[in-house]
Amino acid sequence: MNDDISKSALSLAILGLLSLRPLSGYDLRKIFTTTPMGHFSTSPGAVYPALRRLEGKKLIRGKVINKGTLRPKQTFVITPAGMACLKEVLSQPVTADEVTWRLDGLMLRFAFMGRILGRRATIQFLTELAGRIAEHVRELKRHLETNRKTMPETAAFAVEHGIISYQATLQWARSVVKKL
Amino acid sequence: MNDDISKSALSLAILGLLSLRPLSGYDLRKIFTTTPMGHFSTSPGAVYPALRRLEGKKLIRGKVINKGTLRPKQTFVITPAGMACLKEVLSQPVTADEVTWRLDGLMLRFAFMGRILGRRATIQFLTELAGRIAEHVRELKRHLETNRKTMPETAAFAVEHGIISYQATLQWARSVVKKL
DNA sequence: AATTTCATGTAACCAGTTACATGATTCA
DNA sequence: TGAATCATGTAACTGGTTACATGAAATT
Repeated sequence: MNDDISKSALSLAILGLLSLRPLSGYDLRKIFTTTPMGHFSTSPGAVYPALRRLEGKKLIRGKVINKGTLRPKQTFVITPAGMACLKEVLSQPVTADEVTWRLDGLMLRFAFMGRILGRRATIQFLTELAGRIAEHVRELKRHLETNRKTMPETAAFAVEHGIISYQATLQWARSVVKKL
Repeated sequence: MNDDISKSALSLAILGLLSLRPLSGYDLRKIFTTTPMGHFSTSPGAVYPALRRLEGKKLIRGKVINKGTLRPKQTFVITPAGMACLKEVLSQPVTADEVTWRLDGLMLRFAFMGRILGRRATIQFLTELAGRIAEHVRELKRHLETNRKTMPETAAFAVEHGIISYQATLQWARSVVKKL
């Protein structure tokens, strides 16, 4: 049921935004182009088909407002099924895999989490995330130690960047837990 | 000439790795699965076609070693044209766009840079990068200030994550410049 | 009147994912 | 002998990119 959404960041972003308020395809594209809330496709060739897919799965519903007037506008609202699906996706545990390859996807989930899952679950998510990151940092350090000599200097620096970057995220996660 | 490579992180990763030493498709996949040096496709359905494409453009050349034996193995070596192409891609300036949406691509370029462009160009790259990041951080802060009230609390925290994460990268870039 | 912005789309293309297929070799 | 690993691939599908198209409304 949530297959597509958990795979495509774009679908999740759209569903998440629609959970806040109804929006048109144009509105969504504008958000993706003008806010940091997107790595997400700004192109109509991605957004409109994504809306169609979500609509096809009954996770969102299109509503033509100003019908009959010269400028009708199609806005989309999230359906109860869509809300349930979103909830389910946001509730997935944090996997080591996601920490390694799709941290931005985790951040996207986090961004929509507060309103939908509540404080407890959000804290739980961050705690899980922190644990996974700490693990990942250890792995990166181990990798660097054992391979430093065999790799180009700049490659080693790039790995170091990974380490400090994850450490910053770890600190962030802990500080947000405290604030919540 | 460098169109495809500058677009596809996978192609760049492959070309970069082959600039260090000859490798087979299997070797490449192993690197992508076992080292942090990949967000990059581990699937044969991506790696082998990518090798074909690079070969088609004469940027790499396949060499069958152990020919005639029961287990021939195909390794790929980078061609002079491939080396030139790689050099060109690595020499591209750092754009604001890349800092915003494709930081990992920039790190990939950096990882291969030392050996190929030399110390001066690498420092130049990092300096440029630092400037762009500082700019981007300012933008994020501005965005957060003006929109904090209209966005969910966790979304604001997510933006804060972006800020601290870029700041960490900025510090990293500066520290690496000093080390070089 | 001309330009920009609002608003929605399509079509061709391309790259990556998933899943499947094949067969040799090495190791337990 | 059977399992794991080495090694290379293909085919179907999917989703995103680029580029193009259309036309109304608002702005200058």
